[in-house]
Amino acid sequence: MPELAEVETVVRTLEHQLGQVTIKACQVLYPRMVEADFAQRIINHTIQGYSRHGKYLIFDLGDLTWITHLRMEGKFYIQNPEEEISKHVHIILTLDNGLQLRYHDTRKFGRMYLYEPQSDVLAYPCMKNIGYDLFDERLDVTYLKNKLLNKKTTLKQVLLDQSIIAGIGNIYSDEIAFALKLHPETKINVLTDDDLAKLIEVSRDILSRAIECGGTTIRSYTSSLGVDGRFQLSLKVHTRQNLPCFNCNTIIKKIVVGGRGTYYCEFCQIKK
DNA sequence: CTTACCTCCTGCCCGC
DNA sequence: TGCGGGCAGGAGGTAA
Repeated sequence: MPELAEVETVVRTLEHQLGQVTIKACQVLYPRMVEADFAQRIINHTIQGYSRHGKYLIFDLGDLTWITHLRMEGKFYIQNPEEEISKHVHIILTLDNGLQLRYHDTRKFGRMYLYEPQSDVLAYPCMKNIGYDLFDERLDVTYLKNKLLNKKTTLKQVLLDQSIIAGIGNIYSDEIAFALKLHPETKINVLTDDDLAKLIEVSRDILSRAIECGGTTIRSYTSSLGVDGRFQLSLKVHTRQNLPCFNCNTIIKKIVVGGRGTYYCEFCQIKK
């Protein structure tokens, strides 16, 4: 479940370990992951830049932009061509430095896209329903209020809605609700401007700290490339069902909100 | 326009 | 020991 912090870690690690490399060959082992002409289009392109928007990885290939969404379990590995190929590797890029960049995805939910470069990332078709990145400076209370107009859903569902804020997933949405001392099922339309300002501030603070830790490693998810995050050690509620709240010792509850497993402290987090 | 539910896909865990 | 069912969830699609 790579969210903003895990994707940022992947971007930084790939940039550090690969830098400017040219793709000399491309094997697609699971065709549903890409368009039919993906392999022939991407070869002989050089990765000139690495960036991110929300949970999307963006590779600048000069006259082409390669965008990848890791969804639940996607990861990249840098390996020697002689190394055994896992059955969960679906795309293999052979690089001019003699190594291979391999895309591994147990559940095959990830997707890759190739586009003509655009100056505005939101102009790419895969970003059609994507809002500002959490760290985009244009994301402010005015923007949020506009996006939340007529919305009657809950805080948790808003935090997870990529068309409003891009980058927050199930782990961090629970942590943000806890830091706000708000019940995840709090109706979004009862929040004041001050609450929304706080929501932005707290979200950025938590995700910044998660990035510093190299993301969160829970369940089967490691950020790839042998890099494990450490933010799971800082989680206050997520995955802590039946354990005492760090603030008040109340037992952390797990409920379902918008179809997602949701952890919260019923004493610390009020339904406003 | 909204929200609710299904689908994709595999591994893991539980109960029998 | 083995097997079936349920669960995990990001996001796109469809239905209401």
